[in-house]
Amino acid sequence: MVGSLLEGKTVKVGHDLKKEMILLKKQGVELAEPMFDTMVASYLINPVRSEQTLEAIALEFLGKNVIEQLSGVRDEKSRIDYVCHAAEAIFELKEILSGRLRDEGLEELFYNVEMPLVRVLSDVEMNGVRVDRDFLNEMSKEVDSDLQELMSKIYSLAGQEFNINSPKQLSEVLFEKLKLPAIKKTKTGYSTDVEVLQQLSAIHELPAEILTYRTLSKLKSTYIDSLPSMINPETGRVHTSLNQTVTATGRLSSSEPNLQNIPIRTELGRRIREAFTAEPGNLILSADYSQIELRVMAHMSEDPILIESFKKGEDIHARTAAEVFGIMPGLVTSEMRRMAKVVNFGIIYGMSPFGLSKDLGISQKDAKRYIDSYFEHYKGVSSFIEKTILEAKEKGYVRTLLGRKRPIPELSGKEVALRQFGERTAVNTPIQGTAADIIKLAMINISKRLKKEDLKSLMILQVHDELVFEVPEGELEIMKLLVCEEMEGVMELKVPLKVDIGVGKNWSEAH
DNA sequence: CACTAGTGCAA
DNA sequence: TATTGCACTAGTG
Repeated sequence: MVGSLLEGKTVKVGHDLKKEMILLKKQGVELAEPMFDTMVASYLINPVRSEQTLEAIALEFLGKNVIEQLSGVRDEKSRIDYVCHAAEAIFELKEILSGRLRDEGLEELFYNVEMPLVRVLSDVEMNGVRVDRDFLNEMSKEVDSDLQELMSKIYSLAGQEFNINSPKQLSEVLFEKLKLPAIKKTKTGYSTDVEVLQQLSAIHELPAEILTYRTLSKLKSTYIDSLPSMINPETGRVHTSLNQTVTATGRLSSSEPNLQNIPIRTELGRRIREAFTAEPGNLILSADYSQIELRVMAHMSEDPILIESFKKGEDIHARTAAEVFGIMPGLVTSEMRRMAKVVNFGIIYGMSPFGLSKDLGISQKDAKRYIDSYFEHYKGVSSFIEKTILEAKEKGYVRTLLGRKRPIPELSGKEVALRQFGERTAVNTPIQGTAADIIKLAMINISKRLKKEDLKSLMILQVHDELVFEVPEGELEIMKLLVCEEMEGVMELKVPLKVDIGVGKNWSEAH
């Protein structure tokens, strides 16, 4: 099966191995232990990506030739054999690596969270998610006719035919032929990104049409047309890879296909989610943590207003608006709430007045006033940020609540921009990473309960603060309770963790 | 086929 | 001059 895929291409060992495993499982074969070991072993190389030294040790021990030889192994069986031998070799590293884990204070995180999670993720990947091929194919036709129409309109506005998908050709049309003002530069020429095109829309018809074209063509090529081709013929489902050792903060990443960036914001985007369906007799259950990063920040900063606000179950963005604008909560308009929401996110990312002003379309001066006002009211957050940066500079790293460690070498550099980047990283990582710790632990606990209570429900996706399940109708009520209980009760913070649950025939309805 | 640049989707 | 990702197309070698 795999052999034919390999001719003249780079082998993706993990991915092709997984196809084998899915097939074997379908056939009722117990998964060969060496295969599972391979996954564990590959994880042992690099349990936490920030631990660069672990990677260095593994590379030194195994040498680069492992990777090189793997890509040279064409035959399916010998490739699996080879990987298994590699796994053995990797296990010899265990002693060195466990010493490192101990020295870095990462043992608990590794053995209680990351290792148990390996099996959970493997299950989620194997379960896969059902995708409605016919539905997407139908949508593809519709979008295609819209695109055709847009295309001829664009050509006539431009006075010529060209490849709209080529930023290079597009910038020739916009900035040379039509002589529109160039607003922003890239490394290689003038930018044609959404921000530029929006501004140009005010003076010419063409840019707005391009924007619509871009949106449609993006959704069509990345999701509508590509997802059906990712459906595994053996299972009729899509099996993503949930990568455990990729991100710097401890989040998972998803690839082949990436199911963590399925659209939701636009109308058409939401329709794409309708293609993620449950088998007849089943339902999709989606459970997401409400404002988990702000709650984590409340916990870590111990800010009294944030804590009180979450304890009372207030609308957190509305409360921020009331604080920042200095008005009674009852007088907060939806526009003010929207701005406060942007401010709240900005705080977590370490946004500057410049960035905030750009995002809200206000002056930098006003943006600075909002930020100052925020820190004036949320003194705990302000001192948390200062303290975190200071400590990161002293130690050279930051940690999440469960001890996950990220070195921040940028902080000791001499370039100002780089150092500032390090400061934002120092603040953001403990927050984003703690949220990741929390949901990982919840996944493990839910998985245990599913097994213990012999439930047929399947965990099928994780999207950073959301877990998605496929649930037999008869298990719906018990699952709602179970998932909520495990996610909210996974650990005790200074503020409650809140989970919102939705149910539907598909992923869109479940939101 | 492998790689980079520009762009844009998600939390 | 906002955090973390993945992947598409065009273009080059």
